[in-house]
Amino acid sequence: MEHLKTGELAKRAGVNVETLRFYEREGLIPEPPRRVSGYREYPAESVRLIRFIKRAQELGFSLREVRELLALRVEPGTTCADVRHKAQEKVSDVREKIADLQAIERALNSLTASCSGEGPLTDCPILECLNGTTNEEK
Amino acid sequence: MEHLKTGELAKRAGVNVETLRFYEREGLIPEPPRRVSGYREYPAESVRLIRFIKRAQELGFSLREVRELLALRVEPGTTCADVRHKAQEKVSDVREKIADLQAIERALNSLTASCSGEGPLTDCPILECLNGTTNEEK
DNA sequence: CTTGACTCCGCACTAAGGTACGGGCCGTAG
DNA sequence: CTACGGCCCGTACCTTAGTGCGGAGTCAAG
Repeated sequence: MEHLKTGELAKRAGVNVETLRFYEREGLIPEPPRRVSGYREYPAESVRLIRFIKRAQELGFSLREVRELLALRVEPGTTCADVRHKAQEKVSDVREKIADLQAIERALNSLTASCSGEGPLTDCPILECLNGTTNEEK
Repeated sequence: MEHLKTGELAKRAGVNVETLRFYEREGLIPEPPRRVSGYREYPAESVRLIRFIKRAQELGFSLREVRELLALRVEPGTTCADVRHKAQEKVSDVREKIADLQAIERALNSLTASCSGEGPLTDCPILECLNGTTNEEK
């Protein structure tokens, strides 16, 4: 089978048919040739392309970034180092998110630690802290 | 000053006026009494309420979750342990996100490690890996 | 009394990443 | 040849957390 219809490509790549149309509109995948009837005829390697997109997404790249990644492949004179650079940028991105979440985790932990779980709601240290009762109270 | 107009409350709480209307629509803050003219008259403690919402958001609670938190405060028979429970749920939530991001970081790191940054694009191990060249190629 | 700032309301729009729908062709198995 | 599934298209809708806008009414200072 040399060319695929939308449904076939969608099934093989594990995405929704609408998603393919969406990616096409967003410029992530090229417009495929059409039959006279208007039916899209995707080359077999499109499966790869869609999976590439999905994998990149799993690695935390947004569709915008995926588009840039794909553009790199086509841009003449692009080097391996360019791609590497994008990946490294994404690493520091991810590290930042991790650090933010860790700060949140620490804050939540100290909150739950301050609360024995006993006593009525009115004395709950968590709500008090969220309310800012500790520092204000004009 | 016993009661605040929207603009005053917004300024004191550090949010946009529109955000107050939005929170009201979403049931996060109660509908305040109105003047004859229709102007809202917020009690002074509304500032606290808005700040509560903002702090909870900073701790990773979605507005939906904040609403639940606020509902707890009103629900009769709610205990401190209930609040504590919500906070702990959020902690495991956050931990899960951290773990996911760490997995992504590891994957990206092994990808960049595999790429010297030299050589032409066609041989880039990162793109190859994303493309799945390593396992398929039927 | 007028003017300018503030408030009211509903509605539209943003970003991201799709999903769903309805009407109308197409293509092929029976 | 006809029926049914697949495909076409544009468009609307979803979630989250708001922001923006325009027209009309209001408040307070000068």
